[in-house]
Amino acid sequence: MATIYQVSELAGVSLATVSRVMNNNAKVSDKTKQKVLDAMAQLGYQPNSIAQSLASNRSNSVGVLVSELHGPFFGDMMSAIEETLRYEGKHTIITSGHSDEKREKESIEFLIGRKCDALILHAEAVSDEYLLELEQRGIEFVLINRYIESLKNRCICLDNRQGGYLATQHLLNLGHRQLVYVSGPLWKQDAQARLTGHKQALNEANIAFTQAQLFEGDYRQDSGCKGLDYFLERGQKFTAIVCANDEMASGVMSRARQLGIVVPDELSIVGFDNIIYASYLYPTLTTIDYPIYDMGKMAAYSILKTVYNKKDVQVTPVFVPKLKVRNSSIQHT
Amino acid sequence: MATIYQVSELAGVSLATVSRVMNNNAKVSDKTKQKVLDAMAQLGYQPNSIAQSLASNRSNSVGVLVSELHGPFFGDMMSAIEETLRYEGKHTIITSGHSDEKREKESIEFLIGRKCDALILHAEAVSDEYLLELEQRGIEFVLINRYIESLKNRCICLDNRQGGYLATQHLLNLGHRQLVYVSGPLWKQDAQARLTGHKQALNEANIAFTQAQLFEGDYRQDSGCKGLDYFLERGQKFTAIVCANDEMASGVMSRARQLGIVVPDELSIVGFDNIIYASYLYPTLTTIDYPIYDMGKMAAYSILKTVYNKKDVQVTPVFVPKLKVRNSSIQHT
DNA sequence: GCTATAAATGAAAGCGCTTACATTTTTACT
DNA sequence: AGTAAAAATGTAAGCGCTTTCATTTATAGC
Repeated sequence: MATIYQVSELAGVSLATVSRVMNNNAKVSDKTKQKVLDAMAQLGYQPNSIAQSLASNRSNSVGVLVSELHGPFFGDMMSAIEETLRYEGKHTIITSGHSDEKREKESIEFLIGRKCDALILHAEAVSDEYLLELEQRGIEFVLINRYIESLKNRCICLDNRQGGYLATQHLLNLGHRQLVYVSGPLWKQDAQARLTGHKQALNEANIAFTQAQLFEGDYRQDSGCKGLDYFLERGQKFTAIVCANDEMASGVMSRARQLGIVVPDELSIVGFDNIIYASYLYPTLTTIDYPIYDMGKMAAYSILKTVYNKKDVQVTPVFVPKLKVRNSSIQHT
Repeated sequence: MATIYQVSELAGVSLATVSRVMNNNAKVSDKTKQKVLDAMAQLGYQPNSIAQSLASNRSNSVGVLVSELHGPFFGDMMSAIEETLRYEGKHTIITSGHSDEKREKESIEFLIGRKCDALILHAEAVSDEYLLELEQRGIEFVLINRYIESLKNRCICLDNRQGGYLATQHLLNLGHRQLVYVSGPLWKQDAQARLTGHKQALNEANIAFTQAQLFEGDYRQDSGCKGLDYFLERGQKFTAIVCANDEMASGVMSRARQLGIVVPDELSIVGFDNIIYASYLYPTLTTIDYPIYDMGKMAAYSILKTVYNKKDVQVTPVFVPKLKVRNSSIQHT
């Protein structure tokens, strides 16, 4: 692999000049520039970005932490970020934390060690203190789907509470009075907030919420199935079921079908996230739109603005959840 | 951020010794080792992996190229690879090529520039010659879902032709005689192979295949919808439809429902890939199992074996597609 | 206790770049 | 043409680590 040294030799200039034309951050006469470019082309020169990073303490790459590398939610988030950054010539390094504190930390430290210029974190398990410490250390980062008051200018958030509220309100408006709720893992901030919204809507309608109406799932399809079974086994009466995400909702739907329960006639279902599959399910799923793609984009923009000094971008950190009514929920008769 | 120099100073030893205990690749007396470890802990030392890479020409990271960062197929592939490698202390850097030659090349060169120890490529658009050239350059890599004869020991493949054959054979066995086919983009090797398998099965059953029975989609849901419309508009008669992947199959299914066509009673559908959603669709989708998760794992194992000298792994590069019969296909009466 | 050998440690030269500073060349003006 | 300032280029010192080779220290055998 050709190095900058060989280029400089072939072009008959110094290392510094070659470096200058590469980064084009200083004036080089057109003539020498051409000589250098020719030499590069001739040698098939590719700068060694590791060496560049070490020398410049800059990597032109931003690190991303997601919980999982699969699934529609994170898929869209990663796509949005990568597209936006690549368009500006920045690279994306992705790691996963599996919602586990140790692994999230490891991943973050790895990204820092890789000299990422900034991080975009979907950090669920790591403590607020750790994130504050990151700020102390001077690490540039942005948080997706996590709100910390003292870090609020770094948070790209959706109002999950409001989303939970909307979902439940929708069912109440349809006349449902007996609801059950399949939540996400309650140690997660978003799962808590969504549940809080649910309770709030119930409360405003003067409907009591008891522990018996709650099943704590894990955001995966299978726990939707389990949740439905759980309520059924216990003889819980309900005409509608609110799920804290679409994947669990699709699990509920699929299990209901196995059991001969007709959706939405006998059971209304509402999800959360509006993942791509929500509109391909049968019946199509009523859900809360989580604009994760746009939020990913926004996170990237925010980095471009603060770290890479791109001026002409507008950063709006607050996103509003919207109800998306489809066919899985109908009037209770 | 503490550097190795400060550690060596605090521990009262040389740089070399600190490096030795970090990599523990040379004997260091227990006493000094402890001094160094203490110093590291005290300073919260984290090695700068950029510097490590530059010095050692090794990065302990492997680069992955996928077509898209979203979607169930690539999600599973990335997860499998990352999990396997992380378990061995290796890191994963992921890039996407969007099935575009220029972007695939860019991504590959980026990964090489980042001094990845090896690459795992789902390269669709790049030429065979380019891949051969990579080998010439001494780049370590493995190909997923692409077969090149002279690189066969680097290919982790599924027999797509055989998969296409099985899908169609299944429908023929069910008595269907009028089939149509929604293919993937035909410039892609896998789309071609699947179609070839389809034709072969038809041929063995003495059924002619005409251009009118083919719609070229793009592997996305929406082109399933478009495909169904296409055949319908043209007045094509068919009792079953073979789709080159599950996403298009789910598009067909969803469009059929909109049009009041009952699946499977009036139309049998078979997909390909067996993505997670296939079993959550209604009706559940008959498909060909593509063990992408296992193939991802295998790709990672192969790298562990050849590049990181992990001995106790068995690499089986050939995977066999299997028919997964569910409810979207039934006997033709 | 003394030497021969092995084990542990240190010194220093890179890895391929960037960049502050020094030097040379060009340009503009009198 | 001669000078001062500006522009272009070169020199060389790092960035934080690994690794070869040299040196020192410990171990064992007599």
